[in-house]
Amino acid sequence: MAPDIQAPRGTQDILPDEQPWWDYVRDTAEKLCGEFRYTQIDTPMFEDVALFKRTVGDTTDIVQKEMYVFQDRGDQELALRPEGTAPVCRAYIEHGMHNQPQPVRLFYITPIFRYDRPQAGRYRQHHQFGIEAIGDASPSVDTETIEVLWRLYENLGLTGLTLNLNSIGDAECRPRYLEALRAYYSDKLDRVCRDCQARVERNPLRLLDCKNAECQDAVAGAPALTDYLCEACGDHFSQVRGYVESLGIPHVVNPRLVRGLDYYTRTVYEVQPVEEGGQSTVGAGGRYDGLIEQIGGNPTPGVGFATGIERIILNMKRQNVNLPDAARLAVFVVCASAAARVFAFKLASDLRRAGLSAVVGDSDRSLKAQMRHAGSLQAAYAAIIGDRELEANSVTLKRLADGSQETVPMGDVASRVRP
RNA sequence: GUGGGCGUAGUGUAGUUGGUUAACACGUCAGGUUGUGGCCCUGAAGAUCGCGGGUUCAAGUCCCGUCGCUCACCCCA
Repeated sequence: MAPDIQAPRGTQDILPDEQPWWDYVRDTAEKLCGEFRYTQIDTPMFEDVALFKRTVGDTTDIVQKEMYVFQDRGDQELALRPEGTAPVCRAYIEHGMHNQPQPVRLFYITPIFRYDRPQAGRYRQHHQFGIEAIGDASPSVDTETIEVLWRLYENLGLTGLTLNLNSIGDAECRPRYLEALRAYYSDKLDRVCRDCQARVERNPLRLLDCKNAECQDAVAGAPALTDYLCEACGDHFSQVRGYVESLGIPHVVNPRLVRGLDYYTRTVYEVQPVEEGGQSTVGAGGRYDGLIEQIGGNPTPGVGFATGIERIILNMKRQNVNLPDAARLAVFVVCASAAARVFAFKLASDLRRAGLSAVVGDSDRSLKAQMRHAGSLQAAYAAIIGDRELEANSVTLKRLADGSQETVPMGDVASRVRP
């Protein structure tokens, strides 16, 4: 029955049955980060609103209508973290990480909050695994982050993914491009959708990935960003492509690829699964060479990605990816009499100290009921202790898989059970 | 923010053109004689049919509102 108070809209309980998926994704990500020497950082769940307004962008949807903003009792304007990069950069500055060998390689796994309308693969609270390499402008670092992302999916067993790659230029060449784009659209305003009419002023790059049918003609003829890159950006981009190529990571250059956060410069990328559809992007990232400066640090380059764990799991399930076998319960201790209870607890305690999992049955329940319980918990062994066993200081040890059983001294259970 | 579908026990479903004690499966619990699981059999608990209002002699079944879920747009991981 639905309780009076339910989980807030767009949030969900991750129940024990689901946890193996989460463990698997987290473990895989952490192990991979170890290979690349990315180390974990945790930042607060909420930050000064200004952090996101300045970096993500005042005119972006994320800031304008999707942030959970609140005032605390000291009238501080705070926001629940709507993305992971800006807080990490804030921490980089705050803790003087520029004094460490550059780039500083960091990763995080954290909840993200956005006041969106929930939908398949979209939640108000979701979780992202992300990495940031801060302090190195080299295209090889862009590639490194792409490799981590690609390897993550590979290690998880996901297939059929497409890596889209693009460069959106920098502060030098992008304004020139935007100007050209606006000029191009200026005489076509009556032929594009309302959203696009607004985008021309507010967020012109977004014009490029409008999916509206009426806008496709305009999009098709629009000037390509890659034609407007300055020499440095063009160079950078072709090197990134070369490295990605040499790693054998399949990719397509998609000049329409644009990101919804303002801080990106140069390289941007996005990974799409085979299934087409709205909320399909499973991971995305790019370079953000101006971000740190925007929040008061010395000019410092950076690059990174974030990938949505819910969407990863969604795709793993669609593709029938198998999870490693869960560790099963080693021993279920059955109390066949009330007097056995204290010995059952002692046995279970000893087993646990020996590194084996153990659960004790309820001596008020019948032996049969306890055996059933052992079966439904999929225990490897049932250890039965009753009056007979107590007399001999032994237990009846039954292997549930084949029903075989033997009498063993109380102290020998652990060694018998251990595989 | 916009539009479509849906909302019945823990879970998944059935409930004929509105008409008496809301059904089934799985799950849970208890039994199937004397200390033993998985199959099988029996039984029990568990739903004021999301919530609020309305129409009607009568509503799980019709209408309105509301909340939630879901799908698409938008946006994004």
